[in-house]
Amino acid sequence: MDLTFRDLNVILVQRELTDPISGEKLINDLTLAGNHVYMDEQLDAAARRVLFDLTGLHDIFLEQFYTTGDPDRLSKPMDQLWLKSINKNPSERVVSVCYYSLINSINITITKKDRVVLWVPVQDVKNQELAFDHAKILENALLALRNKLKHEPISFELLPEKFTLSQLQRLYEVVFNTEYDKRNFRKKINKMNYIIKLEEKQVGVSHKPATYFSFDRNIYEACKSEILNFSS
Amino acid sequence: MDLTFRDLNVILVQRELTDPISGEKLINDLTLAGNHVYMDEQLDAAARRVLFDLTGLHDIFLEQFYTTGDPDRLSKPMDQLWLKSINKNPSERVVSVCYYSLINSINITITKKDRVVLWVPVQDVKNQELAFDHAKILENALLALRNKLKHEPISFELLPEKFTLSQLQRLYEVVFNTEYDKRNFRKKINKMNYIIKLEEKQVGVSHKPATYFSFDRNIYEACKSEILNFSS
DNA sequence: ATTCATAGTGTAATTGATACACTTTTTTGA
DNA sequence: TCAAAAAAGTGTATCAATTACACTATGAAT
Repeated sequence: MDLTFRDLNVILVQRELTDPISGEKLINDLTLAGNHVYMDEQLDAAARRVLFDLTGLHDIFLEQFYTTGDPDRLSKPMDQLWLKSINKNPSERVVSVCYYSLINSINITITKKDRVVLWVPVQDVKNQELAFDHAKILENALLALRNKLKHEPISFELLPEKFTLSQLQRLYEVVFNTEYDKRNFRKKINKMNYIIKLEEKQVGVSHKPATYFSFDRNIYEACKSEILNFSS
Repeated sequence: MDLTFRDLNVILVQRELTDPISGEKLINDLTLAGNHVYMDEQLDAAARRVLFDLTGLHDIFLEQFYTTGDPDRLSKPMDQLWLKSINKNPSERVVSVCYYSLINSINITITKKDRVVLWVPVQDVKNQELAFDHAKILENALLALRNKLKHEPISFELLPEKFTLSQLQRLYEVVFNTEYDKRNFRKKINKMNYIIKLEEKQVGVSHKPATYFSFDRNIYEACKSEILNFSS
């Protein structure tokens, strides 16, 4: 199997409310994944727990990027209706500490007992479909992700252990919503000595097989601390 | 008066506790400025309020950079002692949404009725002098500030309306803790068409007077949105 | 054997980054 | 009034990085 990177998706959870009498759909939209932080739980740990409940994955790249706590962020009529329907106090103040994570959808079954969970390509997400202030949170997440990716090679979280340069390029093109020249892109990658060319090549593809590369975390950490020690 | 930029300082609040019986100083250290968020108050608004109470200033540049909520961030013995002394429940969970602000210390009198407030050069802050997890917060603030300053000219918040290129250079040197070549620095500044050369020069200085420059926010906003529209 | 699909490669031109030293202007005080 | 002090202001040559651009190589499928 040779799954290439295709799209940047976000995990969204369906929020549905049906009028028990008329059977009319009162609410049918989407939210980002989230949950309350337990007493005595670190904020990062809560984010990891949410992610684990959804994907079954541990030890995932996770980055806090934004905290939202506007007193009327839950005040849209639909959000109020929803909060009442799940027996929350609709006037309670909610502060959300937001994290993004990068996960490779290969091999993952997203699971949530009582709710429908979807992968949605970020460019297909309609703002008005998102509950609460989640559209704004998603926008901030993308900005933070792009900014991070400019300076650190976190993109490897989204790729398999062995990847081709075309896959890597495609990833950057999707995240930054642009196109790069193949030769110039490869020149840049060539300068990164933590990207290791392997002996192995693709097999079973109906065209010239690409060479696999891998990311060497040790080399990266080493040259990262060099930068910190000298040039900053 | 011609105050040039000299140092990057942080406002710290003294935390002092004296044993009422023995007169012994039990606590004598420093904290970052902060306060609880009121019910019904936006997070940004709370940060602005803290800043206003300290400095009397409105409409100040402010940027959220980090939220800390580790359950045992207040658990050092001295912090526990302090919390009891001010009648807080020492085992209560406290989440801090952290902001940094850039203010020009000129014309500012920092005021706080019952506490001593100090400007301290950031490089002089000893980590062990800071209460709670404030040393880590300060460290994160500096990282976030440098990162922001690489991409956006927020440095103007720290300069007077009219500033000289030497002042601007000094500011960058202090924030990034490095030195730049004068000619190369000026070449870079020259390319920024939102930095306007004025007719005015310094007066009363005992050397060749420097030309004043100013920052044109409109031109900056215009070219910023051009970048967003085309090249990203 | 041909077609299709994607991998993989080099060079020239332009732009940006760096290293580097002297002259200019004003005040101050001998 | 002249010399010294202090900081402003300026140009060029080298090297590194970025961009634009088009063809050949390989393997599978037919």
